[in-house]
Amino acid sequence: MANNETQLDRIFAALADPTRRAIVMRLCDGEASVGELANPFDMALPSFMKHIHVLELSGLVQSEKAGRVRTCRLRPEAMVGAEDWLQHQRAIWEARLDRFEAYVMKLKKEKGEAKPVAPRRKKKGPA
Amino acid sequence: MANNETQLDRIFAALADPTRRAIVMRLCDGEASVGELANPFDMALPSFMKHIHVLELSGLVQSEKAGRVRTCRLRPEAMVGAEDWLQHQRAIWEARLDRFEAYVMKLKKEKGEAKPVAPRRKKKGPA
DNA sequence: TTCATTGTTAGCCATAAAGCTAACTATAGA
DNA sequence: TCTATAGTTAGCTTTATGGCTAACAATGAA
Repeated sequence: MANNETQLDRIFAALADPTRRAIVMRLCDGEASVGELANPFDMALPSFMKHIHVLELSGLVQSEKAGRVRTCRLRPEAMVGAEDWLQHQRAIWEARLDRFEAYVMKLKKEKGEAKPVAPRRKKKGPA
Repeated sequence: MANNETQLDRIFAALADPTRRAIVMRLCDGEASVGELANPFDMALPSFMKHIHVLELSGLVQSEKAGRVRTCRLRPEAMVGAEDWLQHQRAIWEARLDRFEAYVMKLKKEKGEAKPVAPRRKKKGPA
């Protein structure tokens, strides 16, 4: 998957726009037509459609047309890529921090005093 | 913070670029100078500096200059914003999914069998 | 058949993003 | 002091993004 990275690019880029995040949030409540989605936004339809298209390219949204109505729905699996990337980085960071803390502890024990390091982020397991 | 949304924009936008994600990954291993960071990339320094700047604006990276060396380090707290947004959306999605499943279960129980066509649009209660 | 609804296509514009070179500043070291 | 190192600033190009209008399907309803 040489394009895997590219896909991450697209997902993060898609989420970098507030209009598109709002669309994603709306779609969390269930599928909707383009018109329903566009309604709350003060934006010409063609402009709005571009956002839908960006979301589809990123894989975050899927749509299909029945009659003259195009219905969109979320593909939350696509978000997992981004989520995983972030969690992975945090894991690496925290591992490093642990090593560093251990090192400081060792110094403490050896020398008798040392300043605590950086604030840890509480782990919020998906459980 | 009216700019909270804007900050999310910046974080996702910052992470939408593979060079910048690579920088973040590198910084997970510990702080580094601009030169060290730039080394692996086949890119003119001024171009590279722009990426650093984008990362700083997003809050993901912090840097300070000592002598002629600018040292960069990660501010992983900044990533939390993005992580939380994603997890929140997934939570909402999953809650909805649960409701839908419960609804299907109810139908199943009541009717003996049912093939509900599409997930419902938001309406009060699973009527 | 006619008409309103719902998207879609095409094309335009302004701004931002991502890259470059060239020239400059500021320090560290010889 | 002179020179090499490490960034920085300025200014340019190309391409992408996000918005618009106008005109065109295509479908469902009257």
